[in-house]
Amino acid sequence: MITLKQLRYFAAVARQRHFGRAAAECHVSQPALSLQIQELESFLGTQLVERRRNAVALTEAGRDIAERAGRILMEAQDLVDHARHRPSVLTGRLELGVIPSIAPYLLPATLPRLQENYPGLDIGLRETQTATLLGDLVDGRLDVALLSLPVERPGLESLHLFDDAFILVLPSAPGGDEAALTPEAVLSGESLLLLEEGHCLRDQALSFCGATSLGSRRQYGASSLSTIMQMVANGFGATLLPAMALPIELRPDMPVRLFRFAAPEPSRSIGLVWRKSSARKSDFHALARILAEIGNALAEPREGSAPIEPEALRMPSPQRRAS
Amino acid sequence: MITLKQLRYFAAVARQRHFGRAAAECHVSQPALSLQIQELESFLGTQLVERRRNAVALTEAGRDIAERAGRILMEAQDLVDHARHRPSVLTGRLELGVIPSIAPYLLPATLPRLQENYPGLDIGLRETQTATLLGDLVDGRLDVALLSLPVERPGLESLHLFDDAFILVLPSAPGGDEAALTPEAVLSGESLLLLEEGHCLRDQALSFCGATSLGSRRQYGASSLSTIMQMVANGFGATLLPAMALPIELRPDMPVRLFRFAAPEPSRSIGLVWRKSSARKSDFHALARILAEIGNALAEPREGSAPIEPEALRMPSPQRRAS
DNA sequence: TAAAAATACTCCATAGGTATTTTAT
DNA sequence: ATAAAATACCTATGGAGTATTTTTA
Repeated sequence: MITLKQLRYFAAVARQRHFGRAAAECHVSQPALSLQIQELESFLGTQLVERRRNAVALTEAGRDIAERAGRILMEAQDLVDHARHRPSVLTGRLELGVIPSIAPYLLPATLPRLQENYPGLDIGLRETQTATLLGDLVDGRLDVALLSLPVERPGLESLHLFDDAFILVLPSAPGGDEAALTPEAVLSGESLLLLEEGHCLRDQALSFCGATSLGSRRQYGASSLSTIMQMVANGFGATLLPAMALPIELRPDMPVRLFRFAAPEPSRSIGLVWRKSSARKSDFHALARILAEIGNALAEPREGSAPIEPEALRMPSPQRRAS
Repeated sequence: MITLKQLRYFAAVARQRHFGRAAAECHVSQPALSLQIQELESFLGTQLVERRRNAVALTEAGRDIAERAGRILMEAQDLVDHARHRPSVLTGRLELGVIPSIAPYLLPATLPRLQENYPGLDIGLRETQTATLLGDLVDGRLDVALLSLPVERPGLESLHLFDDAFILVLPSAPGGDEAALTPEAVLSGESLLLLEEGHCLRDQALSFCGATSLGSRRQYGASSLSTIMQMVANGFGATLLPAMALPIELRPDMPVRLFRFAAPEPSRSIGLVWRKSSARKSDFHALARILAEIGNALAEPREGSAPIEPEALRMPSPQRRAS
């Protein structure tokens, strides 16, 4: 079979019309080049150059082949150039999966930042529950997923970004009557409003409360935290809200009381997950940097960053099992 | 630098999505292929494939490179195919030079035959005197020349095609008075009508006659045999006409007498000349076959093939020096 | 444990170098 | 005689093979 080297040498001969000069151009000795040309001619079964006294002339076949060789060599060079100058970090299509209890709170601030910092990035978004995301990940339909850790699944590896504390949200009874729904009552599992089955947030909340049977609370399964917050505000029960959701879900004048737990504060761990075999780990770390920065600002609000500063809950935190 | 082999192996991996199968497709061992892929990746500075449990997936760069590699490999295959299936004999452009005392007699029958037998042949014609033809030949402006041999010039080689006898043409004096211009008188150099300077035919005729000085005969130098024949027919003198010109130059009822010489008959040798270094010798031999066939038919006319059968000249032939 | 790719190593083909010969003018 | 390409011959690189290890699910 022919080789690119033969084509390179022959192209040089076609340019120089002289074996010696062509060899010099290729930085090899004249016999080395001569031999490759002979081999090319022999393989092609055609004489390509006419050896004359002071120069070589291309045969008709030689002209044709030289032209084709030039094209091929140019395309090979293009291939190398494109491979080498391919911008290495966060460019091209990136399929990103996000769970529903993160997407609406983290992405609005993240996506513009990504577009700004990585104009070559083309993000494909998929918002669905953890189990689906992980399946898509191992099957290659997703490149990376943003969800709540831990994730233990063969072939995947994850990176912790930040912790997102759970805030206890109670309805504020009219007239200051707070006896009806105390933090203690909520944490025993009564009147806790949760997302529907399949959301990791639901499982995490139940774990905090040490509840084992769901019983009558199944009826409260909602499909979004917005709905749950509306229900809390209307006195249907309490909920555990991720801190990152507060700035968006806590509407002005919403009649609720917020409680942070005493340390060790219960929280969920937000992280990125990808295939161990992925070739884009540097991309994911660049993405992680931005997500962590934005996430930290959202999840651990300082003075003035949250509309209402929650009271501290006096009782001990439940065992932390969701981080 | 990258090699076609690397591209071939990588293209196989892209097709098979499996190193082992790709190696089998390439008829090499898996480590051999693995190594070439690694080398390609290393040279390109990019990971091309994502090694997974049961298959390999192309990275974004890998998809791009695989596509380019496929194109390059296809073009390389095209190059080989074109070189190998290039019709080997008498195709493409052929620059042919012919001297003026051959062209009008041999080409009218030859060119149609060539077009018929070699439809892929594209002939470029140049009609000029021997010296010019040979210069163009060594400079590469001509591929082959049809002329009168011998040609002794470094770098050129020639092939004899056929002999073209010289016919003595005398005016037929009105009333059968043939004394005025006898063959003997003509051959002593008197009243011989010749082509102008530079035509080999002129020199050959003079050689036959043993003439050394041109003297007053210079005034008769003509630029075509047609002109000379008209002059002979009008009694201005005699000439030596190549036999191949007879069918065309001897118009009906032309008042001339024809004499063939006794053996050894004087003649010119018609042949092909080309560069020793030319790569198209098989072409030239194919061309020679056709030219010799047509030339023999023209130059050695049998019964009925010439309008007038020439008489035999009784006197001995002059020394043959032009063949 | 099993499947797949990577590594270790050995060997041989081949590309390349230097010196020399051949060829053509 | 000279210039250029071809050939001879040697060396060293590299590509390929087998056997083995590593990796990962």
